[in-house]
Amino acid sequence: MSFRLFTCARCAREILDRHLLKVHGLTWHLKCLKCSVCAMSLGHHNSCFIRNKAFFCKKDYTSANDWVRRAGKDIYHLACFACISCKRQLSTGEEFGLVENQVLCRLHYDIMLLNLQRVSDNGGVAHLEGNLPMDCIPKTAKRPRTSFTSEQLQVMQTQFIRDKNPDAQTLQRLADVTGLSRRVIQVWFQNCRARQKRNQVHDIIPPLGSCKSSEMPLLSDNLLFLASGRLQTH
Amino acid sequence: MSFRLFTCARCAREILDRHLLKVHGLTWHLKCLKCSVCAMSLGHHNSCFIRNKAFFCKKDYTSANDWVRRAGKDIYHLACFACISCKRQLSTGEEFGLVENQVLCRLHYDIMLLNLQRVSDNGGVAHLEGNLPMDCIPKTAKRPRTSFTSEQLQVMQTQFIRDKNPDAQTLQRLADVTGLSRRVIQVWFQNCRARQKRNQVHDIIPPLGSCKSSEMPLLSDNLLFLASGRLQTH
DNA sequence: CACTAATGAGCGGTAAAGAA
DNA sequence: TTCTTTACCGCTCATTAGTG
Repeated sequence: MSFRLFTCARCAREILDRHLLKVHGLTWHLKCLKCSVCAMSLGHHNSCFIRNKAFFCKKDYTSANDWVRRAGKDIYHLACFACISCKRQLSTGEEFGLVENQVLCRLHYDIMLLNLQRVSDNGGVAHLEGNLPMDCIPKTAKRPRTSFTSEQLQVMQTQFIRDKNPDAQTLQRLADVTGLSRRVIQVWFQNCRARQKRNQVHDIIPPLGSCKSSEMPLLSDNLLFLASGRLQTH
Repeated sequence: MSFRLFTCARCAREILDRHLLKVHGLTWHLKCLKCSVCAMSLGHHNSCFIRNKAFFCKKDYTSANDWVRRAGKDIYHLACFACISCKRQLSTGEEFGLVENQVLCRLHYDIMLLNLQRVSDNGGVAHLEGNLPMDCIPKTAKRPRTSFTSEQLQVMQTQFIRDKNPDAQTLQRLADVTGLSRRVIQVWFQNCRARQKRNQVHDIIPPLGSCKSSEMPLLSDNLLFLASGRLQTH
């Protein structure tokens, strides 16, 4: 006889409900899984929608296009809520900064602060007229390279085994589940296909390191170098 | 299920606010981030200005540019009042030197004087045109070395036992918890891995001096290289 | 001194950009 | 789409330099 103790992802207490609710890889009390907008319980409901790790009832999920975000006293269209530096649209829960009613992602907010610091270190406002913080914001910054969490990788890899070329719909679902943008997901699958193809070649031709000694009687310095994978260049 | 406990940089208590306020690499209660001049809350505000680790509202930041120090007949911005050699901002009451309206801390003022003396001993101004004292000021800024508190070490060591290669997220969490920068945490883990590896090698393979000849008859150079993972090139 | 934080070179892996 | 290239990130190793 085995006891499996399940704890709720929201309240962290043991689940003694008649039914065990499993959503998004986590277990929940029926009444703990709520729409993040209207707070209605989703546990007793037929559908549950996920976007960027937040849960929604159907109504609030579909009306999401009209969503706005509140930041300070101001309200932004969801689409307008993007970093003015790198133009990237920010996700729910993501950190942001506000400078004169302009939205900044965490990264470029920090960069702005650094620049601001540097300016003040170099003698303050003397050279700059008027709008100091704005001048410290890089104008068209590159989008930073995203790094995936292990959970996001898990989701994508699982899908990749099932289907290496997911259609647009599946792509969107993955984006919703992981909280990543559709484009990022798409690029990952492109790169993953390329990676697999590349590695297949290596599977056919065994790498040098795995050769058996009988096949390589001449143990030269070069082999040593290959084995260690590191050459020290003086 | 992971719990992320955030503590406020000002009152050191847990943050249960709806929004987590992150400024300058630290986390704050909304009401704990105040302007250091007028004490108004900045957490509910759109902008927050930083200078020398103090926080200001917009009004007080811009008027803070009026902060000055008087040295001789000249007036300096507070932020400008730093040693041009080591870049360190000088505190109230600290000794300083002035060379062509440039501020020097006591140490680098003395060094400059010494260099000046040496130049004049070696034949004077002949080779140097014009700005003699300035050329005697060392250009290089001193690199600041952080020293960790025992609590910060505690946190990092505890994590190291669990995971020697923490991912980006964990790194950030450690940075948040300790108040250190992400980079500093990363470097500590790199150094700690190297340290462990160094010590392990000594534990397993006794240092050359203590090898007994009977136990190690065939100690070739190649084996040594592979075993230690280190090639000394000269 | 020993110890260790920081720096820099070099490299593997891979997300992103661009061409075809 | 695929293929190529670029750029970035994290790592290791060797070295430098700050601290006690």
